[in-house]
Amino acid sequence: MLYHRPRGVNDILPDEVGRWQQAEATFRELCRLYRYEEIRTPMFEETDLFVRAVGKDTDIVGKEMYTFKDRSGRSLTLRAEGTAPTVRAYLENNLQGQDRERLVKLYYIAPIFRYDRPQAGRYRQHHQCGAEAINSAEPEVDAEIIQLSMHFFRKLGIKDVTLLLNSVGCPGCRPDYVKALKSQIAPQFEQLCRECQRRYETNPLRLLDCKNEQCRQIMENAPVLRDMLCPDCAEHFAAVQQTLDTLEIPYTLDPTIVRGLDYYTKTAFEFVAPGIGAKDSIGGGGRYDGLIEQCGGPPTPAVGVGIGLERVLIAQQAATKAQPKAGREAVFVVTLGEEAWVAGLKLTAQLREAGVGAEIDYRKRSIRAQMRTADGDGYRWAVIIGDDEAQQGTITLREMDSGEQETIPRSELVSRLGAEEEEG
RNA sequence: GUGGACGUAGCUCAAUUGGCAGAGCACCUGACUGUGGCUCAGGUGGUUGUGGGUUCGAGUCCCAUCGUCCACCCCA
Repeated sequence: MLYHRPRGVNDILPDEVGRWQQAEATFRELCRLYRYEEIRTPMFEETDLFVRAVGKDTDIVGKEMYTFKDRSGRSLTLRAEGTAPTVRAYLENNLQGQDRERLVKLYYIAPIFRYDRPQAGRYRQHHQCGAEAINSAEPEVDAEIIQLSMHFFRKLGIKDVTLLLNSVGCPGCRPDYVKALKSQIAPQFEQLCRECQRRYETNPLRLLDCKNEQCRQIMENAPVLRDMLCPDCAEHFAAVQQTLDTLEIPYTLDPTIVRGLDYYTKTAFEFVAPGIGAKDSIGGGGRYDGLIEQCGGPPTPAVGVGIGLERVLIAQQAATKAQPKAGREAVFVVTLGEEAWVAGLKLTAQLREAGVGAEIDYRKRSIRAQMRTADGDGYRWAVIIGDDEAQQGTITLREMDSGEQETIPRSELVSRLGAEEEEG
């Protein structure tokens, strides 16, 4: 073999593309119901957009971006994340419009690129469907984003999705917490793993979700951010929980959910599902009240979610045992001999024009072989044209499942099948 | 980025101390000369991931490389 696909990227093959289309269609339909509008942003952006939005000291920016220079020397980066491009497009195209108070609701389905060591459910190109609700500080909007996500999982038959919920505070109260956290940990600094010693300086919040056993023991005594929120953040967090209660969406409070992107404020959440493997997170998101201002826009609160399609499909496969076989459809035109072949070609064309899927055996094999194909490839009907039919201007229409067949005038076929497709 | 397991037919897997690359399923053809599914018979299919090395001889041993998977890490 001459060429290989690059490491960590996948071909989505014909026999699995149906599941993708179904998941995408489900997300689109839900976004229509929740009144989110689709936006499509470019596959790459100025590198600085991601650096500023996601944060210099995050893993995504530090070591996972696909960054390159184009021929004019500009630094560009393949979409590393969905929110920053959406926010950029929202600002650049003035999607806010004249009504300064309007809630702008956007969604996207797009590939994401991150250079990481591949594993099952972790790829260098993966796909996310995401939703962003821009220009509302209301806690009920946080809940709507979560509600939309849970609705999506439910529609796909993924049960046992757990919603992990936390609040990471705001620029007002988080520094106080970080200060308290650092002073609490300081005496045991030497006992932290090397990575955590680095985090202590660059991104102390991430100390909370280190998996190292010794670090975890030290962290057990750490103050809980949830308890140190400023009145505004505390009130917001309580209201989010209350709205979730009202909507009967169960959740688990988890102080270790801090998210790996720096722009999050207040609400942070993650969805986990069984059956994915080591990492069972199928989606996550939160509020980012500071990001839009940071990107050069007016102060604008917002909240959003990103859902990993690859992982959703894995979870769906784990949750649903047997996947339903695709129903039979379309027509296979079986011809015998030269005269029949010409008639078959014409009929095939007519069927397609009439909106009925049709295929013909260009190899002109034996009737047996053609019938085997009609059966094996899942055709609903075989249209058989042999010597008799060719001479009489008829065809024999056979329904594969029932085995029932009748010979009818050729001219009746299209209207006959067109009608049956409608009801089928 | 760290540590480990594994790459043989379309799929799932065999192949003794280094000695003729195989089976099941799938696919194709025929039995059935105008009818699919069942049965039977026959058949196609491989540069053993790739490139080197050792050897009379390598799927097997050695080195490199690419890829997949697992545990870290990280994230969706």
